[in-house]
This record gives sequence, C-alpha cells and structure tokens, in this order.
Amino acid sequence: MVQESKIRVRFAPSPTGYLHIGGARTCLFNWLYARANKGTFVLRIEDTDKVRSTKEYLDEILDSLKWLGLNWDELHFQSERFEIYRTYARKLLDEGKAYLAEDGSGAIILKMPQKTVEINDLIHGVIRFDTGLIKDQVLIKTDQSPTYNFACVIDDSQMNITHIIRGDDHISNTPKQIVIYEALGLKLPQFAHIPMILGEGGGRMSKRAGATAITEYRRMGFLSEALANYLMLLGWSPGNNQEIISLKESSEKFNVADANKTAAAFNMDKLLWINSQYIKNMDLEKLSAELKSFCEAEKTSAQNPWDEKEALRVLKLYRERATTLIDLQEALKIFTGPELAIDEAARQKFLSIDLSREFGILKENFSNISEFSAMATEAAFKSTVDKCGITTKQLIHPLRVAVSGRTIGPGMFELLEALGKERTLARIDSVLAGFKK
RNA sequence: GGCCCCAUCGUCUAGCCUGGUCUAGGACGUCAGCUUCUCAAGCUGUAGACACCGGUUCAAAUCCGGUUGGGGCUACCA
Repeated sequence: MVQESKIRVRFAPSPTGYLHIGGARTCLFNWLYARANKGTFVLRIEDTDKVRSTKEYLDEILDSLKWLGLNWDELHFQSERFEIYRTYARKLLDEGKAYLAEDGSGAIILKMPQKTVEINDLIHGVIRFDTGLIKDQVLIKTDQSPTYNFACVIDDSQMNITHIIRGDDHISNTPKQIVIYEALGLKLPQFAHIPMILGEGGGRMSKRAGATAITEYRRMGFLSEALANYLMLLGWSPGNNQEIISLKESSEKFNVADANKTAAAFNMDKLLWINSQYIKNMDLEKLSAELKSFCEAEKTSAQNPWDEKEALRVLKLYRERATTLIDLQEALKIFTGPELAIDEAARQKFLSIDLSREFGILKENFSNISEFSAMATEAAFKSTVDKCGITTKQLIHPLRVAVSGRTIGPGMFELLEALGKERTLARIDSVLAGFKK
C-alpha cells in the first residue's frame, strides 16, 4: 500500500511587526489544516531583513501564537540559512538561468522565461499568468541576503511543505515562485490562497481603523478561544449553522478547500458576542484561571493575593452580564476590601437625599441575620421597607449603590449574599456616615 | 496604466461545484414584545440580500460572457 506523504504546512511571519489579525487567521488555517490531517505545522521566521527584524517583535509573535493555542512542531529561522540560498543561487548562475547584476553590485538575478504558468489553487481553481509581463527577479541582494520570493521557495521545498496556505495578496507572487521552482527542478507544492480580512468599514485593515495586534485583543479582555473561534469563522464555516466551535472540534473537520474566496470585514460586535458566550459557558474554574492570568498580565490585580473562592463567587454572579475579562475584573473590584469607590453619578442619583432612617433600620435588620443568605436578606429588606412605608424600588436602588458603588449589577440579594454580612454592614455604615455630614 | 483575485441581508455566512426542494436558511447587529429591583442575559417576533446587463435552459443565486464596484500585485519589504 502506498503511504501518502504526510501533510506539512507552514506559517511564515516576518518579525518586522507584531502578529496581527490577518496573520493570526492565516496561521490558524494552517494549524487547523495540519491538525485535521495529522500533519506537521512548521513555524518559519522570515527574518532576512536584518534592519527591520527585531527580537521584540519575534517574542511578541511567539507569545501571541502560544496564547492563541497554535503550537508548532518545528521552528526555523531564515537568518540561519543564508548559505543555503546562496548555494542555490550559484547553481542557477552556473546553469545560466540567472545572471550577476551588471552594475557589479553582486546581486544575482533570475532570467524570467517567457511562458504561461498555471497555478491550480485549492480555493480558486486554475489561475494563469503570462510571465512575459514579469520582469527578471532579484534572487540574492547586494548584501548577499536572499529576496523573499527566493528564500520562500528554497525553504518550502527543503522543508517539504506540501500545502502553502497564505493570504491571497500572495497570488501574484506565486508565478514568480513557480518559475524558481521550475528553474531548480523542484517539486511544486499545492497552493491555497485564502481571502484577506478587511477592516470594520470594509477597507484595508489598519491601525487607524481599529486594533490589529493580537496582543491588543488580549489586553481588551478577549479569551483566546473566543478570538480563535471568531477568526476561523472569517472565511470558513463549520456548517449546520454552528457559530460556537472550539479549536479541537474545528481541527477535526477543517478543510482549506472549503475556505471562502471572498474577503471578510472584521466585526467587533460579533467578536464581543462570541467572547460573551465563552465567558458565560466556560468551565468556572477555567474562567477564574483566565481572569487571574489576565489580571496578572495587566498588573491591575484587584485582589492581592488572589482569592480563588471569592473569585468563583464573583464570576458566578457576574459572568452572565459580562462581555470581556475587563468587565469581570471591574466586578472583582467591588469585592476588594471593605472600602468601596462609589460612582459619583450613581451617588447623586440615589444617595443624595437623606435615607439615614431607612438605612439605619435596614442595618439593624441585617445585623440580626445569623446566616446571611439571599433569602434571609430579602426577608429583612422586605420588613424594612414595610416598616418605613416605602416601596422596594425606593430603597433597593440606593442600597445597590451603597454596597456595590454602581446602579447596575446582579440581583440585589444574590449580591448581598456574595458580599457577606460584614462587608455589607460596613458599607451601609459608610453611607450612613455620609448622610450625617 | 498593466496583470490578477473577488461579488448572497449593514456585517459574518449557508446554498453555488452536481441548475428545479430558495416565495434564499442561520448568526451578529437593529427594532418590538415577554421577563424584571437596575443592567444584562434569556425567550419570542420584526425589518433586511442573490451588484447590474445579456446569454444558455422548460427552469439560474447556482452555468457562460460583459459591465460596474471592491481588493491585491506591479521593490535588491516580507
């Protein structure tokens, strides 16, 4: 039985910038294709531009990929392979398929043959090019470093890449590369050009039009699973009207050939919605761990040290109404210490009139509760409003502001239970003191 | 300019390859309602698209051609 050669794909970022949305999606498709076919996912750093490549960008790219869960099986650096490219270029020189630049600069240039080249793209089908329209291509630059198209071909061939999955902005690079493959007598890989991601307005994605760096999304409080989920939906669909899909599930059914041809506009609202779905449905302990590492990364740890039990309580209460980790982080602040920062507008709206009598009675009733449960606080609250002859609404909103500092939040009594008796009474004392002034 | 890619609701898409089941399905967003101690969530419902023209065919979102529109490439950047 003939063993079909294993699928090998690669993602080849250049460390001349951070990893952006488009690159991440390209990487994701490669990764999914490799995992779906039990193949190998190669990460190749295209750092031939010594001036513009930096260690910082490299680290940022690697960190972003790890965060997204896109692990690689092999890692290569083009900067370590310059001699290989020169060897191949010399071969072309010897065979008369390339020539030395006439200006004596030392650059090696490929003679462009006059022919028609065909790409059989997995997504676009056959695409034809007339190479007569393409000028001779520089292979090795004056500084003896390889050009992108040359290094790319040599590496893809040497690394036995079977499928090249990349953005369709590379379609016009493909004939130039094919000519190099043919000049060297190398086996052609399969090509799959996936569409680009457009900005919110439909134009080119840019920093100006919105965030583009993966790290920025992380800082905005997105869960990596949610971002990956959203990204894979840009240009691919699992079918069955499914919107929420994990990396694991998608890596079982993904196929590049099913990818769309049309560019997709980035839409923050949908990303936000997917993120909220993950926050609502994720395993609570896992969510807590995510929040913890988010707080640590942001160095704005609301809790110090981290109180897991409390975090779990808060998460349970707030995850339903949270969209990002930032929302959760904010919620956590309400539970930090007895002190509370009260929103000024909220204070104006609900605590500007003197409610010292009402809060006084409420405090007394709360004090008498032995087990500070939602049910018990609700009963105590009820008897308070009855005694004061006011409606629930007249006191519940001020109370919410008093104990949580804001007008919005979870159900009043679940909130009180989570806060606990001690903290609740302390905060009531605090507003009581305010009324006396 | 030349070459190339693309074209279904505002957005992401299903359907297109293998024409009829499409009076075009789903999701986000919008709007309305339910629920309600706030804000959400949730549930129900509403409006909303096959870019245009022509051809092939008994029949086209689906096939073909053109137009228009958008995008990419055209570097000794990647």
